[in-house]
Parts: sequence; C-alpha cells; structure tokens
Amino acid sequence: MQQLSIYNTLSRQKEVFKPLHQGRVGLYVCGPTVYGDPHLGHARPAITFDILFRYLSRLGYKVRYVRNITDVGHLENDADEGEDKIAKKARLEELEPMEVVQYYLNRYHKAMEALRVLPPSIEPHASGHIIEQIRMVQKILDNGYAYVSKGSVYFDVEKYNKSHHYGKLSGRNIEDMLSATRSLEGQDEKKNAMDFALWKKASPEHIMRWPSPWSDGFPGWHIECTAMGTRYLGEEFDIHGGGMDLLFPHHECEIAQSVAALNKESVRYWMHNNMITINGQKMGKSLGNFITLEEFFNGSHPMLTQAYAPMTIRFFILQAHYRSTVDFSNEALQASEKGYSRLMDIYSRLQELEPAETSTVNLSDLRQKCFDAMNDDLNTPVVISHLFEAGKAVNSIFDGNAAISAGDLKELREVFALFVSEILGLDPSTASQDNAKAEAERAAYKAVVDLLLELRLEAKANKDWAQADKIRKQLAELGFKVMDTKEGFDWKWSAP
RNA sequence: GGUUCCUUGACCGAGUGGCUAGGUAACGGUCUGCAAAACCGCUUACGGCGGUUCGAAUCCGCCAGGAACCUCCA
Repeated sequence: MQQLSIYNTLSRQKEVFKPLHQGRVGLYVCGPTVYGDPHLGHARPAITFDILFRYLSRLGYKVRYVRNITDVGHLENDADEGEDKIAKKARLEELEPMEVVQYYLNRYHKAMEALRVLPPSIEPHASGHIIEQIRMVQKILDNGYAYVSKGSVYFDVEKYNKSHHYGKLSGRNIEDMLSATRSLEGQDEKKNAMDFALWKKASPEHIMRWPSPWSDGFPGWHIECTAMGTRYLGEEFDIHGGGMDLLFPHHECEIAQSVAALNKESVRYWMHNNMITINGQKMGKSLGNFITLEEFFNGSHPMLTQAYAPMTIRFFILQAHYRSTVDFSNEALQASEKGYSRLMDIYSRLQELEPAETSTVNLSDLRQKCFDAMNDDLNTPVVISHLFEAGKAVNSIFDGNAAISAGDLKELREVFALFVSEILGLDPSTASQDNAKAEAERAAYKAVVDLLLELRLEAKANKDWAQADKIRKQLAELGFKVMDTKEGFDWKWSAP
C-alpha cells in the first residue's frame, strides 16, 4: 500500500492524501482559454496533472478528472471595460465565436495527444454551463455576499472578509491589498476595487451573451470553475489544480464563491504547478514570449535551433519537479533529448536481455524506490534518476558484464513498464502510431538491415574493411546507426 | 510598495542537519581493425557574510541578485 503525500498550497506543506470518499478521487484542473495556439506553458499543468491522474489511477482510485474549457467570460486587459476575449478574436477573424473555440480546442487536443496527455474524464465548456453559473450567482446574492449594480453582479469582498479570510490561499489580507490596489478608472459600478464580477452586463456590440435575471450578459471570470466543479464533483471534492499564476485572484475567488454559495470550502487540496521560464522570465501570453507547441514540434520558431519531439518536451518537463520553475533553453532541451533517447535504449535493451541462473545485480528495491519518489509529492525527477541508475545495470548485463535471473528480469521489466510507460507516460515503442501494416513493414525493413549487416560481418571476417565501412557509411546516411558488439552488431534508426 | 518564492558543479536539475541524485557536455581509461554504443573514472558544487550545532547546501539573521502574483495569463 502506497502512501501519497502532496503539497497543499492551503497549508503550505506536504500532507498525506486522504480521499473524501474511500476509493474515489475528484480532481478539478483549470484548463485552457481557447483563443490561441497552445504553447509550452500549457504543457506544464497538462503533464503535471496527467501524472497525478495516472498515478492516482494506478494506486487503485477511481478518479474523476474534470478539466474545463474556458470559452466565455474572460475579459480583455481593460478589465471591466473590455469585451469578451473570444468575441473580440471572432470579430477580428470574422468567425463565429464557437468556430474559434472549436478550432483552437482541436489544436489543443492534438498537441495534448502528441504529448501523451490522457484526456480527462469530463471536459466541460463554460459556455455549456451558463445555467449552473447563474444559479450559483443567485445563491451568492441570496446569501448576501453580492450586489447588483447596473445589470452586473459583483462579489462583496469586504463583507465576505468580515466573517471569512479573503486571501487565505495566497497569503494575503484585505488591508494590504487595499493599500496596494491601483485606482483603475471606470470602476464606479463596484463598491470596492477588490470586488470581482460574478455576472457582467453585455455592451450592445458584445456578441456572446445570455439572458439572466440581471441583464443580457455573460458570467464573471471565476464563477465557471466553482459552478462546474460543484456540478461534476460535488459541493466538496478532493483536489483542485492549476498554474501558480491562477493562485490569485482566480483560486482565491473560487474559495470565496463556494463559501458564499454553499457555506463550505469545496476544495481539500490545492495544487499548483510552477511556471516555465524563458531567459529567466515567465513564458506567457501577456509577455508575448511564448513558443507554441507546434513550433517546438517542427522547429519553426526563430529561437529554436532544431525541432523537438513531443516526448522530448514531456521528458524535459518531467525532469524537473512540478513546483520548481523550469527554464527553457535549446541546450537544456537537447540534453533532455539525448537523455530520453538513452532511457528508451535502456528500455528496449531490457526486452532483449537473456536471463541467467543467478543475478549479479541487485535491483530488488527499485520498485519501492520509484514509488517512494512518486509518493513524495510526485517527484518525477527522482523516479527518472532511479530508472537511469537501473539502466546502468541493464547495459552491463547487455554487454555481458553482469547477469540477471529470470525472476529478477521479469520484475525489472514490470517496473520499467509501470513507471516509464504507465505512470510517466513516456512512449517506449519505437514508433507511436502502430497498426498491423506498419508493423509488418517495419519488420521487413529490419530484416533487410540485418541482412546487410550480416554481409558486412562477412566482409569483416574477410578483412575487407573497405566493403565493411562502405555498408556502414551508406546505412549511416540513411539514418541507421550501426554499433558493433561482441556477438555481431546492433543498430538503431533515427531521422538523418 | 505589499505578498510569496528562488539562487546547487560547464549546462539542466534532485536534495529540508551527517549517508553529498540523475541527465547533458568536456576530458581520461576499458573494449574495438576503425568508429559508435556501453562500462569505469572525472580528484566533494551548493550567491556573500555572520550565527545555531559535535556536524549545514539543508535551520536562523543580514546583505546581494533574480522571479511570480497584486491586471487577462498554464
């Protein structure tokens, strides 16, 4: 039985994870706002919580993983005066808002699939849950924590803070914030600068709008997660995740909303992944310094010296702990690419090993060491280090300098399959999209390469080095890397 | 200005009081017709200055540098 500890932002320490309902876990993660191509930053939470989802499932929990799609409600820079982001983009491109949503959502899904991020159990759209959001706003109004102003509804932060602590998640207090709040113009609708919108009345040109008791308009920035989390996971659920940049105000507002509407805090464990930086700065939409995932995959961005495979990106992210920032650079990515390739070589060699009578290596504690690392707040870099450590043994056995018994070999293969493939979600197969035909084709060309190398072996036996080198050289030009071994040869292919 | 956090060897990146990960690169060695791969080694790195302690990268204080959030952001 494994005991998972996770870092809870609420308590600022690691806590043993205990689910609300035995055997089941409710997990909610803030998903993307689909008005632009997914970039490297989007990969971080997706992969982080994919690992959590996979791991919890592996521990035997029945997990309901909800990751929302924000397709309404977020305002432009000028806060309340702005128009809906989706609507603005739609007008610029003369597309229907839902067309824009669908386009970028498809691209997001495609990128996530390439990164081997499993789809969540439910992927609710904010636009599909307007009724739930209106109901929740009404509840907050009924409970006296909100007020209507010119057709919009605002959360009364000051009132809420009299009986609850607004700022408990992000470690702030209302007094500090009041002194630091900038005086934005055009906020006369609000009683207080800190109050946030629960419902916004739409301006005449605003095309995304829904009827409500207060006005034709759209829901506020934060209510969707509270409404959809409650709808699918209940008034109280286990884990809520997201990027650290959402800690304040988004998640803080979520807590206030659920307390105001339901009279209870919905979330037991708050988890936040750190940012990916570029030149030491956060990679993000607002700074315009982001590189899209597609650009990584095809190497088209000017800052990239080459293309990087999706698995390289995934491995790169997993080599750092999710609560640390990770700095992007070509150098770091290239190191990950080689490291990943090495790990995959180890994995495939492991499948080829022949068992011996007894083992000269001791890897019996590998499984638990990997579990221990995962149990310690999902420490994937340490899991990876254990795998590499075991990889040295694998290579030694492969070279004939060590031996492994049939039982130990079986265990080792199981542990690798479990952690490399199942939990870390890395792809151990040489090609990802398998089908019977491609498999047969691959088998055929493998046989041909083997045949050529048999010929080369003969040439070598005859000391015909010219012939031997010629075969190797020409194969190399086609992308086949030939490696001589004691028994004969080994080879692998990668794009030349 | 407020809140939170970070600073590890050539590079990336684990590590919350003694056992000093891992990857990448460079270099040396083994193996080998050559090469590649693999294996071994690479001689103790933790921003600075103090303090606590038998003992600190790890705890405390000060200083320096950097970041995130306070506005849409993963």
